[in-house]
Amino acid sequence: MRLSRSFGKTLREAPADAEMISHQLLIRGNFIRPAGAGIYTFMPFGYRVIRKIWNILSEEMDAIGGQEMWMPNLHPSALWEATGRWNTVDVLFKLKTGANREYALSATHEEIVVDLALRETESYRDLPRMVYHISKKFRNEARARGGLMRLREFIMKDAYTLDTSEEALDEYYPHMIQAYYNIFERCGTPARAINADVGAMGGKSSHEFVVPHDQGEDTFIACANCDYAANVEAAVFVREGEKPEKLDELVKTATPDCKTIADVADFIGVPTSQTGKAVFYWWTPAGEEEKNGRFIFGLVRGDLDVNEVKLINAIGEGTIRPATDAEIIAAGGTPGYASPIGLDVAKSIDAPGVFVIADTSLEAGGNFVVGANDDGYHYTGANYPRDFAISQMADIAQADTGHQCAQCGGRIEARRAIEAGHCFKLGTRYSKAVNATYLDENGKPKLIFMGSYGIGLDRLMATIVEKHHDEYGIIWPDSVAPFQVHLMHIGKGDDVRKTADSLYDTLRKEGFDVLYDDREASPGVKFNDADLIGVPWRITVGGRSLKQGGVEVKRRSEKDRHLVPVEELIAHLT
RNA sequence: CGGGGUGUGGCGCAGUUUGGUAGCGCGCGCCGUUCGGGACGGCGAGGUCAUCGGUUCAAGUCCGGUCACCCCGACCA
Repeated sequence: MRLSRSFGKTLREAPADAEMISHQLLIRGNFIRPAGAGIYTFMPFGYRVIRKIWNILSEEMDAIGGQEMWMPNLHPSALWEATGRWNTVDVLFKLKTGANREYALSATHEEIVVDLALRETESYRDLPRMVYHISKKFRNEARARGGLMRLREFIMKDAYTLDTSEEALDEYYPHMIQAYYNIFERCGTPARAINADVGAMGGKSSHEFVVPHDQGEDTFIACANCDYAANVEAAVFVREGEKPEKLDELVKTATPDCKTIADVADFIGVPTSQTGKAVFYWWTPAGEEEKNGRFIFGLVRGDLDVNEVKLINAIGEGTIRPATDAEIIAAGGTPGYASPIGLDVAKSIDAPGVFVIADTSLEAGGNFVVGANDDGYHYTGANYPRDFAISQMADIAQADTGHQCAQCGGRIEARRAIEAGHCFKLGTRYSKAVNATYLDENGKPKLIFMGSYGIGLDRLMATIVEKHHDEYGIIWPDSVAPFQVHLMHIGKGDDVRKTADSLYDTLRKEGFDVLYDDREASPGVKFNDADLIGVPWRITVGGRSLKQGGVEVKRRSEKDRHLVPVEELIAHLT
């Protein structure tokens, strides 16, 4: 590629609204251009990187028996209605055409795959299978952000497994995990697999691949001592603390103007871990309207916070939002001083009364200070189960830095990360919905076990830039670089130009991807563009080096420059 | 969806407070000089000031609506 003829130009300054480094450098380097919020064009350089990543993904998927295919992006509504997701996946872009034909733009492809599985799989002889494709996904994200980090239209590699049983799925799964490790390693963004929440994908369990990064959207927990790691939405930890030897008497105490846990603990003179924190939500079961939901009273030890995803998982499928003061009062609570003591506590989620869900931390401590359901008053010496009942005990508290690892007893810490990939054991979540079965050895129909495995190519490209850049620009790893060689001539002289021109031809004949800066620009401009674009090898043809008998060769990732005789150049690059 | 911010040549910005001929830097075109880390001089092209409406003799500037984009949060396959 001759730079003088390339479409688009590098920019000296990034648009002011680009905040992440990858966003700035990819725009400045002429890799991407915005078309709207969360919508980008991949310019020729950017598309080359995408193709490199694409090839790595294909190779790794093929290596574990994957079959690449290409699925549609326009999905008839019936397919999504069949799995029950037409109305529950709120980021779905929907289109209506004609009288009542409706479509969804592909947000993901479980619906297509399970429909295919239903049609193409007849007996156990047709299993297992692994198929994948790399294509566009459309999700109406409430808020696109960070350049390529969170998009409304993006490119995803998604693979799907079809197995005869949970055991068969479990057996294959590690191969996929290993392929993912290989992919991220090859792309220069080593990632680690952590336990994660399955979210709206449903299914049994999932692993997220995360690349630690301060501006990542994910928070995960990692043990400093052992290999335990999990998304904060799934992370378990030890509730340190003991029930007291002697239970204090329950005493109602005036606590004026103590609206927060810190206020109360300070006023009474106890650590926050000796208080109980009450939080209130309105829960709406999946597929129901909000009015059919119910009030949820959450209770955790005062030094901990509720993790809402864990809370939802403990209650059942559905959504929650913070309860209003009116709802708290209607449930018999006093906002700011609410208490489980004296409430008519529901026996279960279907039973009348107030549903109180308590974190297991309430059993790691006692003589708690809790609200008294009376404005300006708390109880001291509150103990479970002596003084109050609950509906359900569950793990609903958020793990955080300093907590104790459940696996080894060491200390865990919370870190930010970019979610680079996600593997789901879906089980029969989708096959059951459409009755996708196969006949087993005995001729009996059985449900197909599915898995789905995704990697966003655009996000991965941005992540690579986040991890591989310096103050001057991108430093592409060889594996995904848009070109292998950035050739340029600088200074005056016919011999300089001629040498560069012939090198361009020679290198291409030898099979190299070459970006040739053949512009009549000043050296500074050319060097700066080379640093910005970030091609791994830079070859400079100049009068000075020619006089010394060669051309200058430099790795983008290294400081040193080498004078290499023209005839030895190919050998030097390989 | 809640909070905050910004919309002025391709990019970065000033001008809005106090209404009165739309400016600067970069980039772009032509000519000349220059040529190993974003060179210099000269000439030049390019803007219904996001949009719609209102106030006014007069609106980039004041008032109202709308839209777009960015950041924080909520949500997130």
